Amino acid sequence: MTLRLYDTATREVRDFVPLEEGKAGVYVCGLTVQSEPHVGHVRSAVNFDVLRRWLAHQGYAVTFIRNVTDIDDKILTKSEEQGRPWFNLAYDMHRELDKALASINVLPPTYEPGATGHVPEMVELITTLIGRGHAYPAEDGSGDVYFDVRSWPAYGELTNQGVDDMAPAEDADPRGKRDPRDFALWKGWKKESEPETAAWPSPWGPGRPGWHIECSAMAGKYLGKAFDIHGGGVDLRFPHHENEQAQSRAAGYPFASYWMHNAWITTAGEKMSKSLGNSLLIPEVLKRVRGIELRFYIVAAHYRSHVEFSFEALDEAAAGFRRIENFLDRAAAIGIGRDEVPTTPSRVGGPADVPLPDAFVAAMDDDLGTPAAVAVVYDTVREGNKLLAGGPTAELTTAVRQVFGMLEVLGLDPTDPAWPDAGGGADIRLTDAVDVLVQGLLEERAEARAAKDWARADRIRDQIKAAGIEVEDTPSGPVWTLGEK
RNA sequence: GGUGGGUUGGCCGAGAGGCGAGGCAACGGACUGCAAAUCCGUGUACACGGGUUCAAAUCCCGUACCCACCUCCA
Repeated sequence: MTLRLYDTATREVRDFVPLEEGKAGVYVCGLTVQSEPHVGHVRSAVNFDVLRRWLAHQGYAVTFIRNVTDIDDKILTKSEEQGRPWFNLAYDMHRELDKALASINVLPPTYEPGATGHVPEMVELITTLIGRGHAYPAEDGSGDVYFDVRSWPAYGELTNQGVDDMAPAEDADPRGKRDPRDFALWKGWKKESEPETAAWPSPWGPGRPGWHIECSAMAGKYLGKAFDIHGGGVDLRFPHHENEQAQSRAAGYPFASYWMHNAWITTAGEKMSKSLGNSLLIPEVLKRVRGIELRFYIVAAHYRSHVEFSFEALDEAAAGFRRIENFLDRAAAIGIGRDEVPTTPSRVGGPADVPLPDAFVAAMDDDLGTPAAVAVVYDTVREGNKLLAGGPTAELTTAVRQVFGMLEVLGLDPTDPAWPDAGGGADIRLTDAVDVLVQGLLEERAEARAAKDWARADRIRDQIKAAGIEVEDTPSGPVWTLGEK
């Protein structure tokens, strides 16, 4: 069984064949750190996090690079509006992004390069392009450098477009361009309107990088001239990825073997950036559901499917995920918990200690079929729930191990300490304290029940419930859990 | 205008020629003092119109509606 991935460039599902056996190099376009991350931003990160975990689980040594764009027009515009330096805005938003990603258990990449730290690499690449006749400094003295689209016959190959069908670029004064479709590799510093801190020295005078060049330069630096997979949101297909590929290949680099693009999360039928609304920012969403539930909501849909976001659907997903957690909790209550189920030491994938169900593996190998994979998790949970009635058995242990193994691949293991709300030492002490108090009440209730004094038994249960704690009677005795938030 | 994608049951969301993915909700049953949880069961869903085929949600043709990208949006 081999991994198959949908390649945007060829518009078909293809076998994944790495350039180097046993290794996978992945580059994902991260965010432009210009505002707080919302649900849509985070989807891309989760989707590619699942890709990474699956590759690792299948035994690949994964080098995973996800960049941040920390200088661009919007950052400059917004920072000016907010009356603070652009680098402060970018840094603040970068930290917000880190926090948001941590809250949904997205692993930190192998490395996270930023554009501003890689100007020399970009200058070098631009110089190469000029030398090869694929780029030229603007003739209007603006200090801009453009990629010469007409000089690269393959231009448009990624998105299946002809140059003549495209609308001309508007991000620079067209007077300096040979063709209106040429795009900026380097942007000359505009003294009158841009801060001095937003300019770096170059052979063409002070300026800053064009958008696309950073990814070409950084992918080349950290993954090599050829690498396996390049990912990002669908909107980046054109122009960003088309331009990246054109630049890199025109410079003589083979670049990415596979292109993967995640679809949108929309609200009211439109992309989130259009519908705005603070309620979709990650901290707001996390007031309603836990991070793990938000992640489950994202993972339960295929990465190439549009998802129409709604809080109702989010609540449903959260309810569905608790069913999985309930199974794990009940198994733990009879002695089959996470500690008894050793899997990989790093929790970053790698082969599990128990073979995952064939159907799960097949689903994941089929272009990361997470919806089908989640269905297998539910099937296993249902079987496990049946087994649970028989007490601790080898079959039950296997089911628990498989569920943990599958959840880990999806980044959804509730016992993973990476979850910020998984509880540190203080939480555990608090839980122990509450346990003592609740156990006392449960003993009283047990006495009442033994005496068939149902009124008193229910009164005690209601009293506990008033504190936000649910009591369930199980074959092995009453179990208390914190109620839903 | 060019390019890419979508329309599935009360809801969410898979699938891509034949056997009803899965979840949420609902209803019935089992279990329970009652609940809860769990298990079992219950649905003639594939935008519309044609066609191909023994067989179409799935392939072909056409129509409608929706969305995205076309130079700094995940």
